[in-house]
Amino acid sequence: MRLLMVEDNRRLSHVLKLSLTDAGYAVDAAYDGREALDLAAAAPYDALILDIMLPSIDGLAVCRTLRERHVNVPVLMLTARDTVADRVRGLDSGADDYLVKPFALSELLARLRALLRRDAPRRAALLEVADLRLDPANHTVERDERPIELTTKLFALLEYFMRHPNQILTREMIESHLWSYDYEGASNVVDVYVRRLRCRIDDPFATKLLETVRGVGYRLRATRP
Amino acid sequence: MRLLMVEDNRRLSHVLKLSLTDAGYAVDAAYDGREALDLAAAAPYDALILDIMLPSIDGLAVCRTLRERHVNVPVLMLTARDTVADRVRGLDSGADDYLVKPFALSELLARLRALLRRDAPRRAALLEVADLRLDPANHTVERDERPIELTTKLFALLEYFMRHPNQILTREMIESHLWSYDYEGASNVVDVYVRRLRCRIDDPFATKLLETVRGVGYRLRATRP
DNA sequence: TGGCGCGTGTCATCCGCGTGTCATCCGCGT
DNA sequence: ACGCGGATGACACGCGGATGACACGCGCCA
Repeated sequence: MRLLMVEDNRRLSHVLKLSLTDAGYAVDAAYDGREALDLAAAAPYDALILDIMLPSIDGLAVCRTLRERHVNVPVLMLTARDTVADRVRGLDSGADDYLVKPFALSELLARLRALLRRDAPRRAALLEVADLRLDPANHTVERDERPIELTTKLFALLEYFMRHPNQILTREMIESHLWSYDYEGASNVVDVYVRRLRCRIDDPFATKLLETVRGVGYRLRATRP
Repeated sequence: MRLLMVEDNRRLSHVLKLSLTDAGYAVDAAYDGREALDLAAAAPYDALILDIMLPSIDGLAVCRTLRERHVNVPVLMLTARDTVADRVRGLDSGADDYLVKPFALSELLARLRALLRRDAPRRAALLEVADLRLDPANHTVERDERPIELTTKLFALLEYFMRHPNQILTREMIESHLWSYDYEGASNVVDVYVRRLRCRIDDPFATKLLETVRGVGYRLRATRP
């Protein structure tokens, strides 16, 4: 789940980002309204956390502008003020929920979950290849109904494979997709990670999905020949 | 090779165009996202060089839109920013590579070459001869709907035959095409590999496609005479 | 602050398959 | 029937990939 958090207080922003990341979200931080608009336009976020008091363009305006552009990502407003009028303005501007500072982190998380849950059916992001299922949102993987634990890197690797089933991915492609760009000389990181991935998704099962194409790369098979 | 370069900075655009033209590419320049989409839709380019920051529609959106329309021309993104999030966004939007400004021209050219090289097989058409099908991209071969496993060399050999159906290929031609060294004394590598290829694509089937032209070479028949 | 565990990446080693050579067999053409 | 070109099966070597161990860095907890 990708979140855009717009909060100009750096300390609060930092703390929140840590907590949200910890909760499994991919969090981008923006610090003023203009930045927020640019980011929100550029990338598809699953939700926005939007402070009202912001430099350049305030949160209400950001929200209105997004709605005018038919960007209907769920928006959770944060504000220090709490009068009826404030709430009305917030929600009228197009926000979906509204949270008053200071708030408990747990409440923020809960409201966020609610917001995302409501939005869930809109998005069909579950990846399925053969009897493998990967949910990028919940960061879960299972094969044949059995859950599989994966580290961040392994998860990313599997996701890459599952987004290109039956396609050969060369080491170079994988490396440039998951690792930094300036790969130099020979390293067998990819081999090692493929191996580790196999340990999790293939070794315990009869049919192997991840196959080696000697001299070329690797491939995730959707169907057995 | 036809390139579409989308960059709103006129000076940079001009310089780049000169250099790329100099490097042997046919370059069209666009200066904003809308123009880019229109041009990309109208003409088949071999690659796009796409700045992220653009007027009207930004590069990420351009890229996404193209992908949604199943235009899978290779895209090289240019950007002034460089965080992991930027990269992820760039690549998630469907870009194939990502270059951070300022960059060395030589690196741009190198990445471009890599992109075009990598993409070469992807866009190559599926080869079909008789009931044989060979997909250079996925490194797969099937005959009569039945998949066939081939090693690298055998694959290359079959591809060579399929690119020249009904044509006699002499041993010298095959040898100089698949083995770099020039035909020296006697070696029957070619014979051996043709044999191995037959094991896979002819032996299990009734009609034989790979035939020997005694004293001359071999030929892959598309149709029975 | 130091120890601990996990995730990540490197390295050295091991193993099997693909590759190319050779010896031999086969069969077509003369 | 003979000879040559090609077919075929066996074999050894080396590369590409698999594998296990290890070293580093970071967060966590005492």
